Amino acid sequence: MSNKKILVAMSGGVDSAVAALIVSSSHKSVAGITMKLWSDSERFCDSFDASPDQNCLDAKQICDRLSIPHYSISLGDSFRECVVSRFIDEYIAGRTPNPCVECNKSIKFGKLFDAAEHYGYDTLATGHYAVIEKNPSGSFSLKRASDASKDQSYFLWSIDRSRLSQIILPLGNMTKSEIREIAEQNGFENAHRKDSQDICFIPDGEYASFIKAHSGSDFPAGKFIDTRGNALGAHSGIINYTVGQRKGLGIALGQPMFVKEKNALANTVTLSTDKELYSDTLTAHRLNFLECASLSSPERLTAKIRYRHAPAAATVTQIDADTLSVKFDDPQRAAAAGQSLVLYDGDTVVGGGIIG
RNA sequence: UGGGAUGUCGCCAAGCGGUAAGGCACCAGACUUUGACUCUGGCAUUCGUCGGUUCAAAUCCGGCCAUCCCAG
Repeated sequence: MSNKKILVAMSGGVDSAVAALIVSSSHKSVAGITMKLWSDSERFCDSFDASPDQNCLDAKQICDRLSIPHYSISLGDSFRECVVSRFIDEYIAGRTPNPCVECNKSIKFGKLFDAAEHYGYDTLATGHYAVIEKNPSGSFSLKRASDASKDQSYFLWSIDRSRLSQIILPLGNMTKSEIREIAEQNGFENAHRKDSQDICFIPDGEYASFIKAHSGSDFPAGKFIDTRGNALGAHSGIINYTVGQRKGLGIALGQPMFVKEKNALANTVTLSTDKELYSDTLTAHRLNFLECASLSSPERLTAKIRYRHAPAAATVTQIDADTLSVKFDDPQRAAAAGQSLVLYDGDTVVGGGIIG
């Protein structure tokens, strides 16, 4: 039994519930905490908050079963500012944000972590499928989950390097079916709940409607153009499209067409064939490294440009403190501005940036 | 108003007497802790229209309608 004080971030779902179970079986001082992201204020409270939501209640039930305390924390202001507003602004600018990356950086491993420390917990555990390993040198590395199909290390590249030593990811070497089995054996109500998907703050997946409703902006129709600038038809507003998209264009040109580019200023959407979507170079900004402070010389690494992307071999060069240049061995399809570039050295996450 | 051409699914388009290909688009499902991609399935009892020939017509014949081009 370890004497560390551990706070487990619990969403109410099966993964974080099993994470709490595992941690509580090997550590003496463990508590669960559930974030409330649509609250008006920001505060730390116990589970008997005046208006607990279903996620809180589910997490509380698990904690009771494990005989550990449960807390909730309201982080609505931060969530709106760091995740939701940013998401909206990026789309308005014609980019394609990844809110989960932002949330991990600013909320889960940001504000939540700050609160954990403030209340005397030195370690935060979550139900992410990824591995944090201590190296012989004493440093810590973030690595891919052993179950490649569930690996979530992609979403974690932006967390603060100095905090790796204070994070526990108990599910990194387990499979989803093992998790469900454990949940069932322990009588967890949520053992068979369907995996979450879509953006958590847009449960119906209608992100364009969400942006319209929350930005108060109007997104007028404009032109679809080809790569030479010829008009092809009318689009229904620039936020309805994202780079690489095929479905929903509503325009029949004899062959499948895809969004190659969005120009927010001109309000145009450039369409091209699939072939024209490929490029072997890109640049990234807002860098963060987990294995080093910076890349001193060009490195041979693999890189992912979206969550479901097989890491591709590339030569990566850091141009300045805020800029990374990537040259892939083979052209990659539809790199979208705003998405995360994540660099891997084998199974280890070296760092990443936002594609620009 | 003469002369020519064409009318097959939302778009493009095979078919040329034997009982409606295909592509794009669209819809549904699968996949998925971001946006996408992808995959699977669905999608014209009907061929501008009316009538004729034929065992059988989108395919042949005639009238009408529509569109386009040329001429005036």
